[in-house]
Amino acid sequence: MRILIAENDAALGAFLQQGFQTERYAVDLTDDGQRAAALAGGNIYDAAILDLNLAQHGGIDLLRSVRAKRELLPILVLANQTGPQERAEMLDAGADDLVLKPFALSELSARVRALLRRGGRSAEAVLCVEDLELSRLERTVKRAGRSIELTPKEFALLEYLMRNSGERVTRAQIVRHVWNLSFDTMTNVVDVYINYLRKKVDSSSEHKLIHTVRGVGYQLRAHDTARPAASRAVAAS
Amino acid sequence: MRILIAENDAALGAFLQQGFQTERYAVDLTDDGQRAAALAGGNIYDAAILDLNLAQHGGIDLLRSVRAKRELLPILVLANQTGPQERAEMLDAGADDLVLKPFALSELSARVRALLRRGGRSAEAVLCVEDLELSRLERTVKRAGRSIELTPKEFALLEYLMRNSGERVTRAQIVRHVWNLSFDTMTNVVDVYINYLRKKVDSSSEHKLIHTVRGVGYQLRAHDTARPAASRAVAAS
DNA sequence: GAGCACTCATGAGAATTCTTATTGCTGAAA
DNA sequence: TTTCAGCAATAAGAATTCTCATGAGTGCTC
Repeated sequence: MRILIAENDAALGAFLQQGFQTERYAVDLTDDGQRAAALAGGNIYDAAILDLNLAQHGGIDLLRSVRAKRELLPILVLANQTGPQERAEMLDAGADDLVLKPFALSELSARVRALLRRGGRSAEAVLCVEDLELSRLERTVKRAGRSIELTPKEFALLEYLMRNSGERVTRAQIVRHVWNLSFDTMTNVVDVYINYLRKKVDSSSEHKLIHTVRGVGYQLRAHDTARPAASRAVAAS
Repeated sequence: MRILIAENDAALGAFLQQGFQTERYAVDLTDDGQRAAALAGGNIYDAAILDLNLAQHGGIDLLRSVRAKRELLPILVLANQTGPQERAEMLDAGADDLVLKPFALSELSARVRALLRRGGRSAEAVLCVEDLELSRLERTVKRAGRSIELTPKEFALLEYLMRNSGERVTRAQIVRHVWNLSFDTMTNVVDVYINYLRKKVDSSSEHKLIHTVRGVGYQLRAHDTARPAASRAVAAS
């Protein structure tokens, strides 16, 4: 796997290069937008990480010109804190994912893996289940149009549930993906966070989306499609 | 790079295998101690990760028999929360590093990398600078024999400073290694944590170990060996 | 149906991390 | 020497995460 990194800050660039090399990627690093676009055209990369804040030929133009050369190349953009319309602009210009600074290397690397796995255009930037909407890029959540404030952990948990909506997920799976832990925590952290989410996401609405699957774990599901299960279903308050 | 993983819990085993495979390691997985020892003897591994809690031939005997076959193989042990004497026993039996459950995959992977880099016996299990002592395995810190309680972040920061004692480290370096962030946080978290550490580590002692390097960052150094620098040095209270 | 064991929900609070604002110090220029 | 700007130290408090204990619900057995 060969990836292209365009990064202006030399220290950060070296940091990224080293980080990805330890994960056994071949990494090419440049701090020049022209060169980045030229390299990308060479057709040898499996993905590109572009910091749009370059001295030479940076910004959204860089993104556009790289995208123009390789229609299907997975592109991940690094950006500073930006407004919603800027983010939208980047997606329009062809970014597949967006990571805001400051970021953890492990997160960036996970995002790159995800991009490589599904190869290109994400289409998963916004997750929807019924009237619940989660935008990973803008880091916002809305229920029936009303926006909801979530803490980082809550957000990660909801994202995981939505990404697996309709599926039952065990506490162990949740701990692994959301907490990045290898093991069941002897405590009930997961339950507690589910409780937090329910208060913020489900309490205001008739349709409960977060369901408990007794003896197994939890499930986020629209209406009562899958598994009507027992008789009481939605009924009862 | 080929690593051997001995793990009883099938789900955890698969999780580890997948995790390390995404980092491009060749991974062999077994849940049988006999087999693990036999495989290790085969001389093809660069490192081993052993969960001592196996059904077949597990425990400290497994560790001993793997170590007997390969004197220099880097071995990392996974264990449940244990008492200090058990940990010491594991080190005696030949473990190079010890990771307690539950752990983050990223941490385990970082530890494996570190082991591979320095190839085998750690010797870095305990860090010492003057009368300050930090034991990574027991996760304890002592100053002049008196033990000090640190939070996880404080511990990680002190470990980083001690590992680079005598060197000046910038805030950016600290943020990268201790926070695993790619970027300067616009805030002064580092300063704040240095302050916490000073209170816990330096306040009770005459010899200050944590020094500020103005315009650069910080430095942990014994007495006043390196860089006597300005005239006021230690003087003044 | 009553009792029981088990699982999950919830409340409360502690520990930790992080942010912000203010104060203090240092070194350089006037 | 005085003044000033920039950097660092500190205090205070807010936000988040996590733990623990208790209470409620569920399904099983008798």
